[in-house]
Order: sequence, then C-alpha cells, then structure tokens
Amino acid sequence: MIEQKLSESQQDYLKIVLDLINEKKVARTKEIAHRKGVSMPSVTEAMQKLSQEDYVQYSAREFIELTPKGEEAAHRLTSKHAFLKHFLVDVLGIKDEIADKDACKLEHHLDKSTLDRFILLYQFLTECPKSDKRTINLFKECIKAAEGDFLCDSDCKSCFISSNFPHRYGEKTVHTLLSKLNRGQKGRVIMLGPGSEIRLSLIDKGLLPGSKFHVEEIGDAGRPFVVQTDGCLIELDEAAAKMIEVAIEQPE
Amino acid sequence: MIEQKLSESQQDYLKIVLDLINEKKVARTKEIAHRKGVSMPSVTEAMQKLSQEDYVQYSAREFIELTPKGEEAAHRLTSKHAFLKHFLVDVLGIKDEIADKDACKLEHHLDKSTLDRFILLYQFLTECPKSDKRTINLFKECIKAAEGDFLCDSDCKSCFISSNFPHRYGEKTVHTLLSKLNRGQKGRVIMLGPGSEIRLSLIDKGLLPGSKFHVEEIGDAGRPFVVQTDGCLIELDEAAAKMIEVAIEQPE
DNA sequence: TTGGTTAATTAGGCAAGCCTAATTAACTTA
DNA sequence: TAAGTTAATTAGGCTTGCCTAATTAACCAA
Repeated sequence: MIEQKLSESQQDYLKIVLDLINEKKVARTKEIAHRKGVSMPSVTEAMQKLSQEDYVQYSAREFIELTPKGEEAAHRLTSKHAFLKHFLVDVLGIKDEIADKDACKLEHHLDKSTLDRFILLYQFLTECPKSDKRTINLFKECIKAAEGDFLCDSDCKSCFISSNFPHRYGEKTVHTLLSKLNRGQKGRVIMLGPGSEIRLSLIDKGLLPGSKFHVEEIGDAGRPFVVQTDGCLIELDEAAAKMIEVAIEQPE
Repeated sequence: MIEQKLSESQQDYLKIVLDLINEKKVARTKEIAHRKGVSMPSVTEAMQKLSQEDYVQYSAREFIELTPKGEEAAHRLTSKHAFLKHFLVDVLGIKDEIADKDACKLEHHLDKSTLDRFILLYQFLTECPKSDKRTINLFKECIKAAEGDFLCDSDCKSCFISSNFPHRYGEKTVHTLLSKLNRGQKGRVIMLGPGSEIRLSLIDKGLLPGSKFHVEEIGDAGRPFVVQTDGCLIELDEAAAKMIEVAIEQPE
C-alpha cells in the first residue's frame, strides 16, 4: 500500500488522542468522540483506518495508543497548533478561545516553509533585539485605536489616516481618501481606517488593502459612492468612503 | 430549503467562474474543469447544485453566469484571496506562485474578525506612519539573514541570538541557548536561530517558539541532546541545540 | 446538409466521513 | 454470580465530491 497522507479529520483524531494520553493517561472511544464532536462509531471507524496505516495501536475494546509514527505526527500537529495560537494571541491580540479555534483551522493549511516565515515574523515582533521593543507595543496600540469608533482628526495618534493628506509617495501615486475622488478615477486601496464596524463591513464587501477599483458614482447629496472592483459594484456610504485611504492611479 | 453554506469546493468554483468571466467574458465547463483540475462532469454537477442555490445562472449547454448573490460571494472570496497573497508576499516575502497556492488554502479558514487583524498588521507594517518605516525593512533583513546558513558569532547583525547571553528579561526567566542547559532543566523555546535547514528540521520535529520542554539527555561526546515536549522525545544535534534560544524555568 | 469534431451531459460507481439502530462485550454491584 | 448499566462495535445508510464511459448536442467545414 502506498503511504497515504493524513486527512484533516485524521490529523484531528491523532491530536486528540495525544492530548488525552497526556492528560488522562488513556484515550477512550467515548472521550475522543466527545472532543471531536462525532458519534462513537465514527471514532471506531477512524481508529481502524489509522491503525491499518500504523498511526495508532488499536484492537477492539482495548485502550487506544499511538505508535511512534503516530506520536510523531500528532506532536508535530500539536506544536504547530500551539505556535499558531501564540501568534494569534501574542501578535494579533485575538482572544484565547477564538484563537484556539482559528489555529485549529489554520494548522492544516500552512506548510513548513510558510510556517517558517510566520515564525520569523513572530520572533521579529516579540523578541528581536534589533526590532525596537516598541514595535509590537505600537501595533497593540494600533489595534486598540482601530477597535474604537472615533473619526480621525488632526490629533489622531493612531496609525491611521490623519489630516495631512495628500502625501506624495512616488512619482505616479498620490495618497488620499476615497471620499475625495471623482467619478472615473482609478485607484488602489492602501489602508482601512479605524472603526471596527466599518472595517468589517468593508471586508464583507471585499474592499481590502490592495484592491484595485474605479469610481463609478461619487456620493453626492446623501447618495452612496459606487466603486467597481473585479467587475463587481460596491456601494459605500460617506462614513466608509472617508475611512479608506487610496493611492490614485494617474492617467498617463 | 434552508440556506446552506458554501463548501470549500463550491467557493473555489465560484471564484473560478468570476475570474473567467472577467478574463474571457464567458465561463465554459471545459475551462472551469481545467482550472480546478477536475473532470467536466464534476463541473456540470457542481454548477447544477450552485444554480439550485441561486449562485449561478445555469441551464444545460449554455454559458454559465453568476447571479448577484453568486457574484457577491465570489468577489468576497477573490478579494480575500488577493489580500492574503499580498500579506504573504509583501510581509512574509514568500514567492509569488507559492503565495498564491497558500492564499488559496488559507482564504477558506480565516473568518472576518481574524482577517481584520491580519489587515491591521499588514497596514501597520507596510503603511503606518507611526511605525517607523524601517520596521518592515528590518524584518526583510531578518528574513535574509535567517535564510543564510551561517553560525552566529559576536558580530551577528541579524535579529538572532548573539553572543551576549544570557540576558535577564524578568524575575524568573533567564534566556540562554538550549545547548547550555543541564539534564533535568525545564524551559520554553523563545526563538529559533538562522539557518533555514536547521529551522525547518525543528519545525518538523515540532519544537517551535513557545514549546515547553525539559532536558532528558545533554549532548555529550557527540551524542544528541534529547528533550521532551508533550510527552514526546525529540533528538537534537549540537548545531541545532546551539540555534535554539530558550527561557529557563527556575525551580521555585 | 451532412459528416466529423469538440463540448457538455447523463449514468453509474467509488471513497471518505459522517450518522442511527442494533448488537455485543465489559464492568459493577446487589 | 446474575442483572443492569455503560462502552464499544457492527451493520446499513447518507452526502459530498470526485471519477470513467457512454451519450447527446452544438459547431464547423466541405
């Protein structure tokens, strides 16, 4: 038989078995089923398959154990999970339980070399002696500011758009607010402003940093702005348009 | 019928259809099959299901179009994808094609609020006027250094372990290298050093920043270090042990 | 207009990962 | 140690998403 890769579900089983063995010395069908949120027969079936492929030691009605191969795989997953959770909590400031769930989903989809880069970023932000210790704290401040719902003003201390626009960043680009564009202008989203609610609604609409768009309708007399990206029309109210920093693409 | 969530596969189909419509004006079964890497009957089947749920306009042997609902969903996905790719490329410095694949996998598993934090981090690192512009460039230097395969010395300019160890960071923790610990000592991994190969092998073994361990055997006379995490034994050679910065847990 | 080619669909199957209901084995305690 | 309880397994089914082979529809060119 050719060596199969473990499915996501199988990976989850292995992790749960390892956890249980570490916590309670033994792993039982019932407890596995409970943690995975499936029925007991599903566990039996999964264990039979995993034992065929030599990840677990299993014979009917006996305690389930990991083989060395299974232990290695399970441990790899568990530590990947733990790291990702650290990243989500320590860097992104996500709440513990939510981070745990997210890490669960992500761990199956990051391969080694990408994970490596996340590790480097984590290290850079939290421990690097060269990166000024302030860096991560600045970011934490930014998050705090971003969660708030205030409008930006000239005293704005956060990392968001302040009133000194437009900046010139290059030859051909000028940064400004989407609300200041005219019909027909093209641009690219640089940054979404503070105010969780607005930002989440922009995420929903699919207008994210990097998105290219052009202005179909400017918001006038209370009517919404309309921009097009990827052939899709998106409506924005005044408040949202004022929160989007854009780079204007200059017509040649 | 109760409103179902789109499966990953269905999401991929929608994205592909949107791409094709934008690129070639029309989406055909054959081309969809090709891009998704499946057979044509699979596409037909998927389109039938998606049209039942009003995501696509489909009748046999006619061009496939997106309904407004489908267009919205597809666009949300596409822009999520595009942003994640930006993150992977611009922040983590991952190569274009690999970033594209990774973004494909990740986009299905990040919910709105987590994505929001990634956006904030992206903005912070690439655009934030408060975060010193140097920050992201410093990180890029770190990546470069980390990819190299040199041993750390006292001139080490990267963000990794330099020779001025141990530092004292708090009351109870001392930072040092794993290679300097004695049998029985407990610790937590703080940082993995430069040298892609070693770092990737540590990722493989599941010893990542944050991992707690205790030393089972010290590497003596050419024998490997052995540490335990999560009940699993891990062997490390001298070179690896010298690349792992750890915080020692002091016995009370 | 009539073959020939290509595209798309239908029909029938398969594997993974779940489920419920029924059965069996194992513990526990009177 | 016999009965009751709980745990685990078997049996049989379902859905999703894929496949191949066979069929049908559409298009094109002589």
